[in-house]
Amino acid sequence: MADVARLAGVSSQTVSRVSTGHPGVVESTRQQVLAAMRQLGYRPNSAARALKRGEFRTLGVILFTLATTGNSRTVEAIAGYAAKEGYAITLIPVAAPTQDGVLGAFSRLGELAVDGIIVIMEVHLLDAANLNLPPGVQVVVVDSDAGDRYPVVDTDQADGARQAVRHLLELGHETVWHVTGPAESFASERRTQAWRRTLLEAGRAVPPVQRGDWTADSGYRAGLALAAEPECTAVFAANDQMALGLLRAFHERGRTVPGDVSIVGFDDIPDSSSFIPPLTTVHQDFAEVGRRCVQGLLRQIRNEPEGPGTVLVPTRMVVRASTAPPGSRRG
Amino acid sequence: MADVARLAGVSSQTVSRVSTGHPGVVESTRQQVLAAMRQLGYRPNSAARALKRGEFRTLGVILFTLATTGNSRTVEAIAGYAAKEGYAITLIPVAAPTQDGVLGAFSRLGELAVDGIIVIMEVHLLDAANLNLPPGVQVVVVDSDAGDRYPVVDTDQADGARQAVRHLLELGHETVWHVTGPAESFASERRTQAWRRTLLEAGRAVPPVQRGDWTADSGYRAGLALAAEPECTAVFAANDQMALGLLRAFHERGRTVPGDVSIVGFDDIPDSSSFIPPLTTVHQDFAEVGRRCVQGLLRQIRNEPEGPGTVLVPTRMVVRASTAPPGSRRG
DNA sequence: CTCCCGGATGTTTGCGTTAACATCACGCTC
DNA sequence: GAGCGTGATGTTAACGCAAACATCCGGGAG
Repeated sequence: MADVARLAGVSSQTVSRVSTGHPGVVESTRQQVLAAMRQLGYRPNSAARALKRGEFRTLGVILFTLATTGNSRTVEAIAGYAAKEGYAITLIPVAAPTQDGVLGAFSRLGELAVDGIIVIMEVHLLDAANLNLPPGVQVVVVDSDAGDRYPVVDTDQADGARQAVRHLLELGHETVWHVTGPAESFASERRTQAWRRTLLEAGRAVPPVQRGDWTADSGYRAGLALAAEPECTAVFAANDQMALGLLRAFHERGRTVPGDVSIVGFDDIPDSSSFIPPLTTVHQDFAEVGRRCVQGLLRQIRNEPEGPGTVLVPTRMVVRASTAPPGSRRG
Repeated sequence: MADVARLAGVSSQTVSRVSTGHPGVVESTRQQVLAAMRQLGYRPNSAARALKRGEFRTLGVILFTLATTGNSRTVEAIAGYAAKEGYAITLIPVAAPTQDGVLGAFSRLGELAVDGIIVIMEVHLLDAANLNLPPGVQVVVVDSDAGDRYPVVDTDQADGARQAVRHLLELGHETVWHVTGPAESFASERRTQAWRRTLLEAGRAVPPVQRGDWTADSGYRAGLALAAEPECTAVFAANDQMALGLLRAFHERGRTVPGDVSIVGFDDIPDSSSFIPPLTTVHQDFAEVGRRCVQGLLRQIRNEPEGPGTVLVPTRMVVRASTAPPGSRRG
C-alpha cells in the first residue's frame, strides 16, 4: 500500500479511501491511485482489513455431507445469497456424524475466521459435543427442532408429508405405507410423525414403518418387503432416492406403478421427473431455505436481534405419473 | 489476549506461546494460562494471526454449481483433505457460466483471504475473464485442458469413455451411439472425442451425436430421437443422469433395455444402481480428484514447485444390468 | 565463591489497514 | 482584506498477535 501511495504521490490514507470507495477524493487523484494500484498489482490485505474492522465478512457452514441433494442445494443457495451480501462462505465438513466428528469440527471452528455459523444437522449432536460456541459468533440451524434455543430455518416437513398422504388418500387409497429415513435425521422424523398423524386424523390404519437411510438401495430393500404385502397400494417415501429404489423393487416384483401401487417421494430432485414412471413428489424450495438462513444470520450479526424461533419454508405437491387411484391397473 | 495474560499473571507473549503450542513454557505456567483462556472464553483472532503470518490457511474453490454430482462430491473431498491439512475452504460461486459471471467472481476474489484457488471449470472461461490472478495466489484447475499453463487434476475422461465403448463393442454391438453433454464442458468434449476415436480405431461407423446438457430431461429427449433409429442397439451417455432419461425414453417407446438397446453411463452416481435396469457405467473417483487437487495446491503454496502438468485419475467400468449382447431380448 | 550458560519469561516492535483527528488551500462573506 | 467554513489530503494511532531480542533466574564448572 505504501508503494502505491508513493507511486501515486499521495498518502496511504488516500489509497485506503480509494480502495474502500470512500467519498471525498477528487476524481483526478482517484484515477492516479487506481492507475498505481493496477501497475503494482496491489490487492488489499483482507487479514489486515478484518483485523481493523473486527469482522471477517465470512459465514461458516457446518455439515456432514454434500452428497444429499438437499444439503448441496442449500449450500449453493447460501453461497449465492451470502455473496450478494458481500459475505464469503467457509465450508466446515464434519468427518462423521458422531460426537467425535462434531467435536473435531467445533474445535477447528475456534480457529476459524467467521462472523456466524449455519449448522445443517440435528442439534442434539451439537449438545453431545457440549457446544461451546465462540462468543460473538451467531448461529442459525437447519434440520432441527432447536427453535427454542437458536433461530431455525427449515422446510415445512410436516406440511409436506401431510400433503403427500392426503393426495394418496384422496385418490381413494385405504391407507398409506411409509419408508422413513435414518432415525438421527430430524427431517425424517418430522415427515414420519406427520404421516402418522395424518392417517390417524383420517381414521385410517397405520401400517408398520420401513426404515431406510436416504439411499436408493435402502429404498429398494424396503420395496422388496412392501411388494410382499398384497394390501399395500400406496407408499410415501421420505425422499426421492428411496422412491427410486421402491420403483425398481416393485418393477422387479411385477407390481406396476401406479397401476398396482402408487408412490410419492419427497424433495423433487431434478431426476425425479425422469423416473419410470415420473415421480409424484413434494417439492422443497432449497433456495429459499438458503436465503432465509443467510438473512437470519446477517440480521443477528448486524445486531437486529430476533431471538430463537422457526422459519418454515412451504412445500408444494408436484403430481406426475407415479400415483393413481387404487386398482387402476391398465389392461 | 491481554486480559488472559493479566488473569494468568504472565505476559501476553507467554499466552501466545501457549496458544501456538510453542515449546519453552513450563507445565505449571501452561496450565494457568489454559485455565485463564477457558475462563475468559478466549479465542485467538485469526485475522491478526493471518496478518502476522502472511498466510490465511484457506483455499478458495471457484465453480458454477454444486448441483452436479461430480462437483459436489469433488468439493466435499477437497474440503475433507484440506481440513486434514489445517486449511479451510472458501466457496466462490459463479453466478452464471458466462463471462460476466466469471468476471464477478474474480473481482470478488481480489478481496478474498485465500492462499490458493481450485478452479472447477473450463479454463477458456477464465481466459475470457482476462484472468489476472492476484499474484502470490496459486491455482489448480479441474475439468480443463490447461495443462500447459496450470497444474490440472482430472478424471481420465478419455480412458473412461474408451472403456465404455469397448465394453459395448465387445458385447457384439456393431457401433455405439452417443449422447454428449454441453459443448462448454471440457469433460463432455473429451468423452465425445474418445468415443469417436475408439469407434474409428475399431473401424466402425460413427453415428450422429445427440447433444444433451447433463440433465435427465435432455437425456429423455435424446432417447426419444434414438428410439426412432431401428439400428441403434447401444448408447453411451456422457453421464448417468442423461442415461436415466434414455432409460425412460426407451421404456416409453417399448424398446427394452438391455434386450433391444444397451446403455452405458458415466459417473456411477449412487442412484445408478437403482435405475431400471441397474445401470452399467464408468465409475469416477471424485474423492481422489479432490485429494490430488489439494495436494498439488499445497505443494505450490509451500514452494515445492511442480509447474503445469496434468494428473489423470483413473476410472473403472461397473457392469450392471443395462448392457447385453445385441438382439438378446428375452422371450 | 564467582562466573557463565541456558532455559523461562518479559518487552518491543511491526504486520497492513482505517478511524479519528490535524492540516491546508481555497473561496466566500462582511 | 480579515475571518471563516468547506472540502481535500496528510498524520497518528491502534486493531491482536508473534518474531526477535532482552532480561532474569538458578545451577554447574572452575
